Amino acid sequence: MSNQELEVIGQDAACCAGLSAAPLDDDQAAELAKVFKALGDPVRLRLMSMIASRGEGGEVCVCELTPAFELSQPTISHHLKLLRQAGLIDCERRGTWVYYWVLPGVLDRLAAFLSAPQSAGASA
Amino acid sequence: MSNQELEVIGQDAACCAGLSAAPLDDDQAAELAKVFKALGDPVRLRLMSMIASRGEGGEVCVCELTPAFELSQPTISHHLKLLRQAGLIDCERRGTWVYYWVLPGVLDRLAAFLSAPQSAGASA
DNA sequence: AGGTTGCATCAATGAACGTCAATACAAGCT
DNA sequence: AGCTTGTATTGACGTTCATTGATGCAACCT
Repeated sequence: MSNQELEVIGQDAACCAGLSAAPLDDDQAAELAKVFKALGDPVRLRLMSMIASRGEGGEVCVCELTPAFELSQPTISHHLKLLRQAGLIDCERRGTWVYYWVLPGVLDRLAAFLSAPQSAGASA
Repeated sequence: MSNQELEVIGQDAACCAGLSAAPLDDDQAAELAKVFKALGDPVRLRLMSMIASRGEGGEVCVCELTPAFELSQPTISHHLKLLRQAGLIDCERRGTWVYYWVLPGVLDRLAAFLSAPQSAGASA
């Protein structure tokens, strides 16, 4: 259940020095844009927020997410899939229910990418 | 030239405590989503990066941006407009040329929103 | 005034997106 | 085996979006 994710904001490869450090090249921009696009929908942002509010290691059952929206269950499932494909969250089925959590570090890495120029020497 | 911008990540109102602090309500999510959606396109991300690379107070002429893409001039103009409407950048005409810059603090506020739970008392 | 350059707006088109009803799949229960 | 509940996938539909050529506007230069 944790396949087909992006590696842009990946653990190892820091992807790039930061938005303000130097102009992004085509590939970097394309990969990063997928992540921001995933966050560029009100429903997905709320889903992310609901999941992230559980903190590190926290999980949320889909059965808790769906009733928070006035949308059909397939629609919520679709948005969760997009967030997962963007490498922001992951999920696991336990019995009848499926639980989602925020991949550790993604939000921090995204934040770091946006803020300071973060010049060279980041791997140490 | 600085009208019709969003105030989500506004200077004063911190909008909300952060993505992970508490579940976003409908309005917060809708406003924030516009900003992320603006960044959710490869061309716009590169544009932002090119402009932000100039640093605080830095500017870029459109005539420097357009030739960096294999896109028509109206397309670039359109993307710049979207970034401006998202409250990320602003512009000014000086003579024949138009210069764009990143609105001060926006990226840092966006980053702060993404990362730590940032509980209350942020204005100091 | 006329011509030229830089940038924005308009109108049209094809692609991508959000949504849903219907359906399929997985797991527990009887 | 059947039924029921929770979740994902499929197919279709209307809307939004990215892109372009044509056009308009602003400023500089003879």
